[in-house]
Amino acid sequence: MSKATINHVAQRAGVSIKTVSRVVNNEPNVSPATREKVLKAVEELAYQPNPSARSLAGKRTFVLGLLYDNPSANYVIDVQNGALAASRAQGYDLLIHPCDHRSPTLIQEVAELLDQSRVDGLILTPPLSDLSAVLERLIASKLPFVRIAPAVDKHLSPYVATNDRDAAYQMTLQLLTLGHKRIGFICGHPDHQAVAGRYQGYCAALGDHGIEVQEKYVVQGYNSFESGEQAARKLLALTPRPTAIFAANDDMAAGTMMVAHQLGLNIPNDISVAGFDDTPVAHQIWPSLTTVRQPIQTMAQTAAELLLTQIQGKKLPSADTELESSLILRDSTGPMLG
Amino acid sequence: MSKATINHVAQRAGVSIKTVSRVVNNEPNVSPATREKVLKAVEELAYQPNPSARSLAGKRTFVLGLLYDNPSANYVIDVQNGALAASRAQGYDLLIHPCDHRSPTLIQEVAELLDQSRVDGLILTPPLSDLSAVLERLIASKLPFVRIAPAVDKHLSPYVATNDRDAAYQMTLQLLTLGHKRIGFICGHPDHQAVAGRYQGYCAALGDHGIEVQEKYVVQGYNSFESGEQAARKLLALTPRPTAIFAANDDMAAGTMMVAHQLGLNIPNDISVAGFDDTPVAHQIWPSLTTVRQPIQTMAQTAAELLLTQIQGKKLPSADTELESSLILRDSTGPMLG
DNA sequence: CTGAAAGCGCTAACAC
DNA sequence: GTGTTAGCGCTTTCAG
Repeated sequence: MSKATINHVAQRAGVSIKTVSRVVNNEPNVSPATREKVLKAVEELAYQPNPSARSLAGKRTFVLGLLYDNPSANYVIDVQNGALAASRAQGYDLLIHPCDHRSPTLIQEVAELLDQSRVDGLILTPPLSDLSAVLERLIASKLPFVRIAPAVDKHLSPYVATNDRDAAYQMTLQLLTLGHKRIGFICGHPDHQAVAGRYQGYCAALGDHGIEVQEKYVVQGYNSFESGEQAARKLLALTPRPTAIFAANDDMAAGTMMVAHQLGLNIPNDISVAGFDDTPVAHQIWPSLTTVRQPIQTMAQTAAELLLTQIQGKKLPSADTELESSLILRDSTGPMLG
Repeated sequence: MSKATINHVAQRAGVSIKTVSRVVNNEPNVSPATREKVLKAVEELAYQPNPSARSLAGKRTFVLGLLYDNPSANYVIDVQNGALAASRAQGYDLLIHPCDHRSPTLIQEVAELLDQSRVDGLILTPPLSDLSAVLERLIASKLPFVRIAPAVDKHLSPYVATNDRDAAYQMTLQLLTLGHKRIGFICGHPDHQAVAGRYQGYCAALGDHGIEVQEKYVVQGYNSFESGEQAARKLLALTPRPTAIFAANDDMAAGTMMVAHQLGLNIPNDISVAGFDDTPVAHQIWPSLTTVRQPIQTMAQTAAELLLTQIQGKKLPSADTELESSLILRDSTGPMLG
């Protein structure tokens, strides 16, 4: 049905194709009466501009690109859906481009994506938000881009972030309030600088309560369930054992709970466990996991909106965009006993 | 610097642009020597055809569409990655289009997608694979499409499926072999006809062992964790209680385990639990879940390959594509005790 | 085997 | 305010 071209519309409305173009693109300098006529013809013919012709003639493709490394399916889906919500609302499509941030050909891949000139702008998620090689390439290309949760060089592009550090502070505070003094921490993947703030929040809360951060209670993890298991095995073998463990993400927290179960420890009576992200697994494991909920979808949507604003040459909001995470208290944390 | 156009290449190679086009598109009727020259020029200029110009002039967009309803993030990501693997390999991009299969505007949405003519073909996942309104619209549009795991009208399009029924049979058999006689079953969402085969497999296995399917041991679920909890509460309140529960997906199995824990039942000693899908949660819960692994990514990749074959006007393989699922035995199932 | 010409449907300059 | 004229970069006729 969408055989209708701009010519058909022009003919039917009794105007030139340029006028139709103006109306379709919401350009000024069209009399209300003419605009009306054109819109009527558009409606009647169910006219839809041909995207290929549009991007060939103009400079825009009406497509946004989403570049991500695949940390977790839930995360990616949330980001996609957020970005899609904003894109669709403005008639843009979304091209997804999963990649491997450690791949030696990553830059080349990005370059190809740019050279194909299929997208008007790019959204980056962690850890790509912090890869200077990628950032440099993007800046050189002059393609607008927006970063989600960048940890470094925030001035390099517009970005959207959450108060990770503060949320981690609050969670640690919560554990301290429950009476815990020996609180273990499982760090996130070192490539994900975004999660480094979580460690800082943990340290700050302990510090503010006059508790020294002990090295042995801080273990490196790699964001995966398995790395959480390994880290938990180390922590739970310590003497004295920590009475609470705060993992920098839910998967590692779930790994921690698995190990605790295997060791015959009761959660939360013997050991409290807290995570970060509020992935579905958080309320599907037993006992349900205390964690931090991040507004991932909203972040992605905001990021896409920022990108579109930038693409359209409008002025960006001057304030940095920081969204709030919130504590979700469930059954895996409890007061320190004994 | 993909400023290079087909004209630059033609000039540099000393041929006409048509010849360049022929080489780039792997068309016949080019002498090896000429082809060589052109390829050299392409290389030197790092020429990349402009997709917009290509699709405007030709009829192809070099983009595949993926239409899905969002059952589970893991499922969607697997499908996306499989489809992307096949698409990229042939120079195609992938446009994702999540939607709601119950939306009253779904058909309209699909129609718009088609009218925009941005895609050369479409991949459908369950439950969209079985929505006749969508199928009719697609067939009318003549756009090639492929379905993943359709349950009905398999002749309507090429498709990729798994042996769901057989896998469910095997799982039930496994439980029977462990000595279980009262095996509860939690059905999948009725809109997902694809999972109906799982119920059939369950019934067939019981029948083959001379055990009658008792209505009270079969409960309707809706694929969600919460619906699994509800169904499990019903099943575990029965007298005599089932000694094993087979849920048509992992989320519902996880819900079942949650309820069992809450009732103080030991898994697998008091109650065996089995799921279907092998989502990440299956090995992250405690005890780890016995389940069925489906080759989702491979299915999607195969589907995309079928679609590309079709788009390129080649002959499709005559045999239906059916991939094999496999049993994953973990800790949530054990021999019937007492 | 190769090339010249004619668009694909739209936007960007300029006229009017 | 509105229309005219060129292209965007490529594929498709159809000649040679």
